[in-house]
Amino acid sequence: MEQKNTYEVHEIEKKWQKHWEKNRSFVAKDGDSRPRFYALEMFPYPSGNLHMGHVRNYTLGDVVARYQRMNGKNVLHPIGWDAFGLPAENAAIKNKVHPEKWTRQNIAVMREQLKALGISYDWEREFATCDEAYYKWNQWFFIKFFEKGWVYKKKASVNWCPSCLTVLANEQVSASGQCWRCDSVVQPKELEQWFIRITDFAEELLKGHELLKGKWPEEVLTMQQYWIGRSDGAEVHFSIEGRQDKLTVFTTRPDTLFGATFMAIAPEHPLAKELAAKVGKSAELDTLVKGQRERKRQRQEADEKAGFFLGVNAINPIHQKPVPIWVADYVLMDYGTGAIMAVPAHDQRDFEFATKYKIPVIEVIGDPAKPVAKFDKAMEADGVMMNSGEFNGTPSSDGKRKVGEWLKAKSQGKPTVTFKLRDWLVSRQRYWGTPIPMINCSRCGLVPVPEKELPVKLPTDVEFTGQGQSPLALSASFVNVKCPKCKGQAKRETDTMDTFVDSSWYYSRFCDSKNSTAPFDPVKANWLPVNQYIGGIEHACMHLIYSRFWHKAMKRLGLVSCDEPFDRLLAQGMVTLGGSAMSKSRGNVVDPNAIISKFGADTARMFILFAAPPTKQLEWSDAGVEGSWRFLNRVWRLINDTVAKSKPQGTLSEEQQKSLKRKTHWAIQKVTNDYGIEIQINTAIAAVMELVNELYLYPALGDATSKEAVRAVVQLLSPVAPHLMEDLWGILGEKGLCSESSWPKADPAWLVSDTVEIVIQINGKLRSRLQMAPGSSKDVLEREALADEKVKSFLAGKSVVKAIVVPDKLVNLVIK
RNA sequence: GGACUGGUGGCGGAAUGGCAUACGCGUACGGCUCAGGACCGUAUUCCGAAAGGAUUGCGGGUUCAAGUCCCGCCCAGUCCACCA
Repeated sequence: MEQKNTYEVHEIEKKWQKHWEKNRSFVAKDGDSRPRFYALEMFPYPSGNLHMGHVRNYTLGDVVARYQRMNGKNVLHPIGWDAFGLPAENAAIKNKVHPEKWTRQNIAVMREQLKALGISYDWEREFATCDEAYYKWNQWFFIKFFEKGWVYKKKASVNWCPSCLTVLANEQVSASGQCWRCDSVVQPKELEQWFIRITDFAEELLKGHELLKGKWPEEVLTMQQYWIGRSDGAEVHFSIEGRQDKLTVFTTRPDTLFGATFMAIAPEHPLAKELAAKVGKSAELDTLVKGQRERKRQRQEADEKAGFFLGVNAINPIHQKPVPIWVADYVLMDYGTGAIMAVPAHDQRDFEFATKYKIPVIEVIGDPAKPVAKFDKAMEADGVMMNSGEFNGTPSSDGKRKVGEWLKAKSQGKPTVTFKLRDWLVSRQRYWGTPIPMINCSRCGLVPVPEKELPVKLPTDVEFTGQGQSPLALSASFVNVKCPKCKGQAKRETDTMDTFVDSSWYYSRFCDSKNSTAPFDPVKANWLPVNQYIGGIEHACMHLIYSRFWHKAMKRLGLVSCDEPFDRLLAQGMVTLGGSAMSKSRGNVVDPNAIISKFGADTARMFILFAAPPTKQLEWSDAGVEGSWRFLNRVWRLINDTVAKSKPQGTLSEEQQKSLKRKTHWAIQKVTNDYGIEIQINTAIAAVMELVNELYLYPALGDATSKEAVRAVVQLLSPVAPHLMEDLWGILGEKGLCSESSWPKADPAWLVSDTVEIVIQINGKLRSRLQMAPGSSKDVLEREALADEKVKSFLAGKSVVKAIVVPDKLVNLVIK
């Protein structure tokens, strides 16, 4: 009979998956005395199928979870579904399937795929954000935020398709500004929208970075810092000739106030509209507004700046001289005050505008002894104030502060701080999301739905035509309600919430996912913060800022006690094929199912962990997958051979035993560090490979040293290839589950060796090596080095100028 | 235009300022085989017969010693993009 040389992968994987489930091996236990560990991966959008990016994400998280479990931690490793969103609604319009049906079907498929991968989830805590039991709490939070004044309503611009008569999400507008369905040119339209006052938390979000330094990738913190965009400067009030109101600007350079030669206001500024009408240039203004929006939407490179004089002067408070007010298309309405004082000498954008329209340039920062004759570009660096009256001679850095103080003293402005972060627009004119739990009453205004009436459920009598405003508005039974305050006829809010709301607090729901009286029990939330969070870098700004904000809001509400939701963050790299991200449109997708059915989950997991460091881009390679498959079989044969030779077949020499022992403990040490501290799974696997290679060198397996080594191999690989290792654990005759066994400990005695190799360098170049006892003194090392034959030959006719000796490492002889 | 990350053999990648190229893929050779694209082993950065020399995108610098630190440049990827 032919001996099999590959293992029965599918049989083994199924067997252990069933066993773990029956045994409830991965269920997190509340009220357990062991130290807690919360491992979390960003939950998936149920798009239909798992892709390789998911496999990488969830496998990485699983190694962390399984490793911590074997280290005696009570591990929470949950999974759920980020289930609301546009694709479900698009599918509904195209295929006449209800979004919920489409979503639930996808979840069912993907759940099975995750189970087939053997990810050690606590499935008992699973939920989808489209569950009424979950989105009820989105609504509850919304109302709490409303009561706190963190939620408000104001007009904002949306994408409007004039042919479909519907609001479009940004993703539904093509790069050239056309509707995804009818190709009509999309127009901006002003609608009442809901906002969350995240800007109130800007300072706190920035401050939180202190806690995250060293635990989050520097890259992500930098991106967030830029996104939040704190600028220190001053507000300056300019009076306007012939008017009572003032024009307030924000500047980071109050020290240049004397050099403001014109005011520039945003085309969308209310004053621009009024003044443009007076000078008969409303049409020109409209062109500026449209051009600006167009560029913003298409992320176009800024071309030549444009604008015009609005016919009125402002008065510079610092010297009372008139300054013309212009409208300019490079000024943004939604940053600062929507108006600037333009200082062409010291700001490049102002300079370009001034040059084009022949506006004077006055140098106010520089060297008074050597004034610039003619500017060919703005001088933006700091310097000394000049042409600035009483402030002449003041360095800019002091000037910024002093002018701010002067303005404050004269009530003409004050030092102030501005952020780039905007309030979060959370309303969507969509069906498949959480209904906003508010009621519009003509007498009482905006009234929250009473808590006992939550959740406001999504209506089911809605047709998905893709037309009209919000699909919810099509349900009469949904819209028409009684006002909770005055009991009069009122109308329900028909917008739904941005799906980023769902993902902003889901991690805390996992602490208590079945709670029906609160989003979660604050006591059970002692799992927080998430110890290790893992996900794609693409969420560096949006999701990771929103959830940090939400967490801080929950803290203010007394629901959580820690400051940050995620203690350590790992931003995993993309999975690519042919150098670019896998995508259907590129046709370079590798289906995880195909890999699993050919080689099994363990091979798929191992390859994806081994092929690249977790944070780097991973290039898919079929040959590499086979390499992982071969390695696992190599381990399988090794263990079977060891067991077959349960009676020692000869013995290892003392040297071999020592060497194997050292390799074993070195590998334990290396893997422990790589799983638990660095999360460098690729090098951990390489270390186990080295140990396996050494085991293959020795013919006589079955002795105690070999058994210890083999046992370590199985445990060290268990987080990576859990199914096979579980099976081999049994074959080794071990009791219980490998996934529940105690992580092996490296014995420090075996981490040092009898001799160390000392590298001998001459002028920094490697010339020889010595075997020495560890801890040999510098003198001994130097003497031995000089006595070395090879060294002598290099020394002939030269003299040693200097000798650098690094104990247990090297001797470097500098010769002349 | 700006910010960030990276650039190491034929390929994926290793390397607390101290032996560059661990581990894997591929390739070659040998063993085992009826056979093998299975398995076991050996070799494998480049030049050179060897001694030896060169080598971590390019150019400089610091250091006894640089892939690693500093300065300038080139290239690739990601994100942001008129933020006063």
